Amino acid sequence: MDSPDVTDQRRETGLRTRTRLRDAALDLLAERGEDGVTLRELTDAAGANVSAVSYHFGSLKALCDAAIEDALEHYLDAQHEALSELGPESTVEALAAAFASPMIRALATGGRDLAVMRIVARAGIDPPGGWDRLAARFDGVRADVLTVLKANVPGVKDQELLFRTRCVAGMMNWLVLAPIGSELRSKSEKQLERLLVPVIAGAFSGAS
Amino acid sequence: MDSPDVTDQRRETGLRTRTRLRDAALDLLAERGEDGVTLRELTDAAGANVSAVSYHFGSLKALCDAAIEDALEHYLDAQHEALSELGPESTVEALAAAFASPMIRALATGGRDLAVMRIVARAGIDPPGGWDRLAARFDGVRADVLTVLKANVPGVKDQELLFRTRCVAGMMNWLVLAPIGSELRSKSEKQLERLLVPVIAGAFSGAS
DNA sequence: AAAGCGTTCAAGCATCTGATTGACTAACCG
DNA sequence: CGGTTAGTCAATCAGATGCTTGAACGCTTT
Repeated sequence: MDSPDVTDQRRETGLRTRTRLRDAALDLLAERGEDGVTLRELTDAAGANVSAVSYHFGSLKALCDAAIEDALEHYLDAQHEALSELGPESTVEALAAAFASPMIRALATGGRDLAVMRIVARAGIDPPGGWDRLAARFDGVRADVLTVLKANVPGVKDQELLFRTRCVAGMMNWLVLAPIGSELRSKSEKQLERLLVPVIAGAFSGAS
Repeated sequence: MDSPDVTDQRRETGLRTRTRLRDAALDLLAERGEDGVTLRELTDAAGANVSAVSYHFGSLKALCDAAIEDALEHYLDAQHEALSELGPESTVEALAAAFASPMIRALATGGRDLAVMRIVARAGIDPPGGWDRLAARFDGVRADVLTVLKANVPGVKDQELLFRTRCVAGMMNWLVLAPIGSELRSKSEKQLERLLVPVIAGAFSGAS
């Protein structure tokens, strides 16, 4: 049996390239999407040999799937946490701010957080392999939103409120993916919130 | 000099394959995006030889560019026409209905109209070559929307209203591209309008 | 009939794709 | 020291990619 406590220098360097590969995959996936990631470009960006991908992940697709799944999980955690700090009797504006907070933070922070956000957005268009397991979690988030929405937007059927939630999520994804996202990156979190919350809350509530 | 009135059967069959290639490109571009279109798949779908693309369009990219430009122009015409029937003192709901009408019609009609719509949506994420010429027309459409919006949503800066317009456009593009679009296709124009207009109008107006 | 022309076609090209192989290094262990 | 193992690497593979070529086809014109 292995003794993982002992620092085996060989395994340590292996883990390092493994991480570099995963990070490079994250960046490339965010920029070009799953079909746009090539083995050479990935390994060049990671400073690794082509065969390192097969060695550490089995295949390029397996690496991409793992990176995408990590990104989705990471985003779901952030959004669930933001929503869970919300009481069931919050205002629609507070709901909008919470719902958008992971995206706003990603835009303001940039770097790998933004890459994660863009991967999430792309996954909304092209559902990756093994989507079923994560779809349930997305449904859960939408259910959390619905709870607050039902108390604040009366006279609208649940099904329609759920549709509005998906519309809002799609709008946020779009802002991250489209060229306008580059313009938004130069703004602070406060500015982004002031800009986005009225639109999102308005979409949730329906026409004034 | 040629006499174009005379039906030269050779040129006629040539035009047919040219059209078939363009239509096949439209369908494939809508489904897979520009990078997902391969020469063999395209020519197989069109029932043509690979070299037909080079002969008629110069290159695969040129064919895709032409098809995308056609789609964008077609969509801009439809949207501009819908907006021009709007008086400058219309309600936000009427503006929302007009703004979304090309998309709603495409969803209800399906077929090539929907393909055009999806190509437009993809172009919003990955601007195609020669985008500059068309960007001005999109700015024009947004200016039309702004005119109506300024009269109905007081106390909000033009810059912010323009941002909301881009948010709404992005949301619509998303709905067409994401898997939820398949669900929407089973609905009638009336149903789609009833579902979409409140969300769009709400996003335009801001939080209730 | 014969030459001209627009179009189509199978075959082939260079390049890039993801993946595999076997040799090689270096760290670990007895 | 010798044997084992984890990891890296250059070389190579088969397949797919976009594109070109030269020949052939069939209609049009003279």
